Amino acid sequence: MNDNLKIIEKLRSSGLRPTKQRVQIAKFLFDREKTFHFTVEHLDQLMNSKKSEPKISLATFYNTVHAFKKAGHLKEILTNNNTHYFDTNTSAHHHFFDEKNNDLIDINSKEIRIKGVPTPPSGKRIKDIDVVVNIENDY
Amino acid sequence: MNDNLKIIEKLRSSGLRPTKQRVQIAKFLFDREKTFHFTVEHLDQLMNSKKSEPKISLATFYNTVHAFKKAGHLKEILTNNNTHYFDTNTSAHHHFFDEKNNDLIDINSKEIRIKGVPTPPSGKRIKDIDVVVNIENDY
DNA sequence: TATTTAGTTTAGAACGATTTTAAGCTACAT
DNA sequence: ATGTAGCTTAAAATCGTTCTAAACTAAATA
Repeated sequence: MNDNLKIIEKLRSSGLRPTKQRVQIAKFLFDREKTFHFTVEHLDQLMNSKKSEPKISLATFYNTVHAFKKAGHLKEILTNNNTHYFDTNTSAHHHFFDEKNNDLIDINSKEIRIKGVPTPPSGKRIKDIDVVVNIENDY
Repeated sequence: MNDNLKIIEKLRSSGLRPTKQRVQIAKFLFDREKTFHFTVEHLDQLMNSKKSEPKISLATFYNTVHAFKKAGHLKEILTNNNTHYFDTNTSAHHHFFDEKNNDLIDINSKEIRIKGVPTPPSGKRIKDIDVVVNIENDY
């Protein structure tokens, strides 16, 4: 239960009260080796399947995931299957997306370089760049 | 009314019956100089505001836009404001997206080059690559 | 040209994902 | 300890989109 201290600090330092639900969700999301891709509904199913603990409501998953995203702890990825994925890897990086299997795969940012982006319209500047490499079955 | 022949041929050659509604929508979408970015709801509002003609139902706009997309006459673009845009420019190209104004701007494909895309997982190949350059106000 | 039929359009119902509501709860500053 | 702003919740509401099934129409066939 001492792992909680780090997570509580992480939450507090991003202006989020470390409530029981947020701590549980943060532990579930961030206490892992590999980066994790998920949808809100997926997260709800995963966390609420262990029926031991009292369930966290779906609305709380929505609230929390968005709060974590706003705080910079999650990155949102849009793919052309109309699903909103979240990614625990918040560093600048891009994705393969396999629509057949609804599978998102991180691409290490250093590998991809985007050249020749024109200057944005005046008064505007580039905020970030999203690249999704759609893949399909080779046949 | 002879412009219709080209459009009718375009529809027919993509396996779509040239119904009154499809011809009207196709003329509206494809008879223009510049490429056009729109959402289905936006299209419905634009075309149904001229109350002269009998209205085309929203379901038909959804059906038709998806049929046109499947036939390769429209390209779908996903942006991080949760809106599904369609683009009459179907050639490979990318976009600036200004979330403040919900404004999509084509980037000529030749300008952007993406280097260093890793080989996809085995059995898969790259279908296409979507790049959205998010822009924000410079201050 | 009349008949057939498969594809299309439509209004409205249904749907799924997300957000809102408003009431109760809780972290934490006082 | 108390007050309060922020959080969580179940349920209702909302949004964009799809489905339904009945009426219509393009176009193949007789």
